[in-house]
Parts: sequence; C-alpha cells; structure tokens
Amino acid sequence: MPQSANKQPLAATLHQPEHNHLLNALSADVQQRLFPHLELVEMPLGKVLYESGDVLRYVYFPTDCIVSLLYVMENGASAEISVVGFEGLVGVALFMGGESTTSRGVVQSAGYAYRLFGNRMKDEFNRHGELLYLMLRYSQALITQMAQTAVCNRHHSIDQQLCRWLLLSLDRLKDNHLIMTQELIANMLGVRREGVTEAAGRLHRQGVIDYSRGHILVTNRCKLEQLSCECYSVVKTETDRLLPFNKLDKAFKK
Amino acid sequence: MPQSANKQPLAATLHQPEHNHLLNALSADVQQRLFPHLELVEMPLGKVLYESGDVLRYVYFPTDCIVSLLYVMENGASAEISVVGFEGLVGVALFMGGESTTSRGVVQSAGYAYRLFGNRMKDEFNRHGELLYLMLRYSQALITQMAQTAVCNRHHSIDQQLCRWLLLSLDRLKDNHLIMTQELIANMLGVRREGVTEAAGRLHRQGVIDYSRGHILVTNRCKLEQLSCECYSVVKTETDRLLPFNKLDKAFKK
DNA sequence: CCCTCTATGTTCGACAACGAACAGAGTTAA
DNA sequence: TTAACTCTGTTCGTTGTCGAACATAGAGGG
Repeated sequence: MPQSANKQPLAATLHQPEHNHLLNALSADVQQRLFPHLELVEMPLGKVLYESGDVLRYVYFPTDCIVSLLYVMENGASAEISVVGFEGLVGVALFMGGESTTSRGVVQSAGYAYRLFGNRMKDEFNRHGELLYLMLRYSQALITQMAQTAVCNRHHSIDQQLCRWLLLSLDRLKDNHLIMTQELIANMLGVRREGVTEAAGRLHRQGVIDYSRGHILVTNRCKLEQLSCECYSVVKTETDRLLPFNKLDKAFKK
Repeated sequence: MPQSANKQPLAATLHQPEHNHLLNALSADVQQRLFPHLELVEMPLGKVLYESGDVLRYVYFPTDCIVSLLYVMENGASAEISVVGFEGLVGVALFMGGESTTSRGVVQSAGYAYRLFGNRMKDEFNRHGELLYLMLRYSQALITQMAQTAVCNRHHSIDQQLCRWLLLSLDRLKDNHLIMTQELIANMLGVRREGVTEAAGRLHRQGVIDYSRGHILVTNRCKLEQLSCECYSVVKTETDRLLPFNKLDKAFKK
C-alpha cells in the first residue's frame, strides 16, 4: 500500500488516457464527459479481471499492458480467444447487453490501464453517439480476431501459431522484449509446454528470438513474419481497416 | 424461372417473417416499419451469400434454412466459424460498421430466408431503439459461438466435434433429418472427408445416426449429446441466456 | 554457501489426424 | 443396359502433438 501510494502519482504522470487508442479517438466533447471518471490501475502479470460468468463491473482501457481473453474448459485446458492492448478495451460484454461472458480476462503483460465503471460506460454508450459507433467497430475487429483464432487452431502448426502470437504481442508493446515464460505461452495457445520449448528452440536456432527464463527478445521481426501463418496479417489488415486511426505499428514506436 | 415463379406464392403462404425469432421478438411498431421491406428468398444448398471482403448488400433472416459462416484460407482449406438459423441473422457486419467480413456466408441447409436491404436495416438500427439492443445481444451470442469454436478446434476430437455440429444443425431444423454429405461436413469442420466417414461410422454402430448418400437421420439425440463435448451446451446455454425469447428447443418442434 | 524453486531441455512410446490411393455401391444420364 | 458420376468405406505409411518422465541450469532466499 505505501509503495503503491508511492507509485501512483509517478504512474499518473507517465500515463495518459490518450495512450489508449480508443480513448484517444474520441472527440473532446466525449472525452470531457468520460475522462474525469477514469481511474488509472496497475495491471500486474496474471491478474484476473473477470472469470467466466462474472458480471463485469468495469471496462478496462489498457495503456501499456496486454490482456488475454482466455477460455478455460471443464478439465482445466485453456485457449486464448483474443488479445487486447492499447488499441482496444476489455469488457465489450458490458455494452453488448450480456453483462458477462464465457471467457476469463487475465493480464498477460504487466502495465497499466484506465478503468471505468460499467454504468458510466453504459451511460455514454446510450447517448448513441460516437462511442457507440466506435465500440461497434472495435467489436467487429474483436470478432475477426476470434474467427481467425478458430481457423488457426484448426489448421496451423505450433511453430506458426507461436509466431503469430509473438507478433500480436509485439504490436502491443513498446519494445521487442516480452516478459513471458514458455509455460504461460503454452497456456495461451492451448498446447503443451514442451511443444512451445521445441518451437522456441527452432526459432532461436534460426536467429529470430533470444530468450531465457521468462524473457523473450525478438531479434528478427521480419523473419518472424515470414514464418508466421497468414492469420497474423489477416487480423492486422482487417483491424487497420476497421479502426484506421489505430494502426498498431505507429503506437509508441520510435 | 417459371418454376420459381410457381414456387414463390406457395412459399409465401408457408413462410412468415415471424418464423425468424429475431424478427418475431420485435415490437409491432418496429415490425410495421420493417416487414413491408422484407423479401422472401429461396436459399438453395451451397448458395454463397457473400464472399470474404464483399460489401454486404442485404441482411438475411433465415426461417428454415441454415447458413454457415465459413472461413476459407489461402490454400483452400476451410473452417466453419459459426452457424445461423431461424434464431439469428446473417450480416452483422453491416451494422457493426465494417460493411464486410473476412468470412464467407454459404447455405448449409436449403430453405428460405427474408432479406432486407442493408440501408433499410441501418436506418432502423440508427433509430437507436429496440433493434439496436436486440442486434447487440445477438452479436454477443455469435461471439460466444465463435469463441467456443476456437476452443473446440484446439482441444476436441473429430468424433466430439461431429456430435457438436450435428446438434447445432438439429436445433435449427424441423426434424431429425439432415441433407448433407460427409464431404460437406468435412469442409465445415475443416477436417478430411475420411475422418468424417470414420466418425460417422462409429456413431452409426452406436445406434445414434443412420445415413446414406447425403442424408443423415439422428435416431438417438440423447446419446448424441452425451458423446458431444461441452462446447455444444455452453453455446446453447449462453445463447438462451442472451436471447431468452429464442429458445432453440421450442422452435417449430412438435 | 547450499538448498530450493522455477524455467527450460530432451527423450520415450502412444495416438489422432493426415495425404494418398483405391474399392464398392448407389444414382443419374445416355 | 451401360456408362459416368457421386458418395461412402478402407487401407497404408507419415507426421504432429500428446502424456509422462526425467535432466539440467539459472535465480533467489536462508
């Protein structure tokens, strides 16, 4: 608590709501109504934002963290459905009307997010203005990502999927450095840890990544894209089309 | 053409917009605005409603047909993302704002649907009334189905997936009789035809289905549910929660 | 420093799904 | 009836992933 009280003021100077691309895309008018109610929250690795079936209390607008929407089955096996960073928000079910989903939201890369009370979000949404249409377009981008995940799970090898996953993460980070164990990646992809170890070893031998004990450094992004299946670029192209203000390449990058 | 001119009047007496559960759930007020613009169209097996990237001209409200949202990859391999019958509509991208999707819409079981000009749909949607909120809830149901498909593709066997697929289809049909070759089912599931033949053979030996040359008869639905993975019931339960007026069991059934 | 814990590396046999090839059986058209 | 075609059945060897078991090595605490 004392250390968090320490951190918050510093964090608040480093983070701005505009770092989230959806918040940034809103007009000054809407921003003035929403921003006073935003609350900067720390998002530590592994934090669970909601469980399957939970009624959502907040929506989260990541600034520099990454959140995975993960599905967990009865037997404990899991699979990532989609991933959300500063380009999106977590909690679309709030304005879709369901209030809950069958997935779990979990922080995959630590950082910060702005959160907003669900009712505030719904109030603005129900003005039927900009926010409504922005959220609809974002939802379609999310749908595209889910559909592509389904296809990828069906047809592509672990090697290809690992490449796709690394690229999706990379686009949502400031640098080429991921803090992520192979075990966690395996959970996301819904495969065995050993499978990830082998695939990562092959990428390393090809000079694409370096890694050790929970740190992954992408050293050759270009080659990573070549080794990935088409799924990455399909999702990226479609997301850029739907949210043109929201190009992932331009974010935070040099 | 002459035979179609023959069929239409008969079909129009047998089909009503209310046979689609979404249309039926609208208030008289909204129905009065929309129904005059609905057009009953025949939906023959294999008809492609739109290709990946096409700008959608219409939305389709199935009455007794089933439409698959299919993703087709660069190399021709395919996978079904979700399935739509009288409980839903085809073309959510129209009001989501994207106007197009990365999937293909194809008729999986012949029948009829009411179609509505995209602009009419958007006009009513942009009144920000009932239709908006109904479409949002339906979209979330669709999202749930896609997410579950992704998980199912990752973790479950062909046998389980075939059961799931048969159940999803059965819920959208009047009787227990599917007109569908194993080849087509294989395309939907994104697996080899031989794999479906073997799985279907096993189901037959267990007394669950009969089939021959493009006709499948489910003789023991109860057992089919036991053999299916959890994915079927998760999607069904969540769909019923989101669209409670829209219980699949009660449709057209005895 | 040692000990423990966590992350990664490696190997084994098992198995489900694959690609390819071909055989039979039912349906339709000539 | 014959011929062509479609749908289903079956087999073969191959491959990717699995489950399990165990080895090694870096990190951190006592």
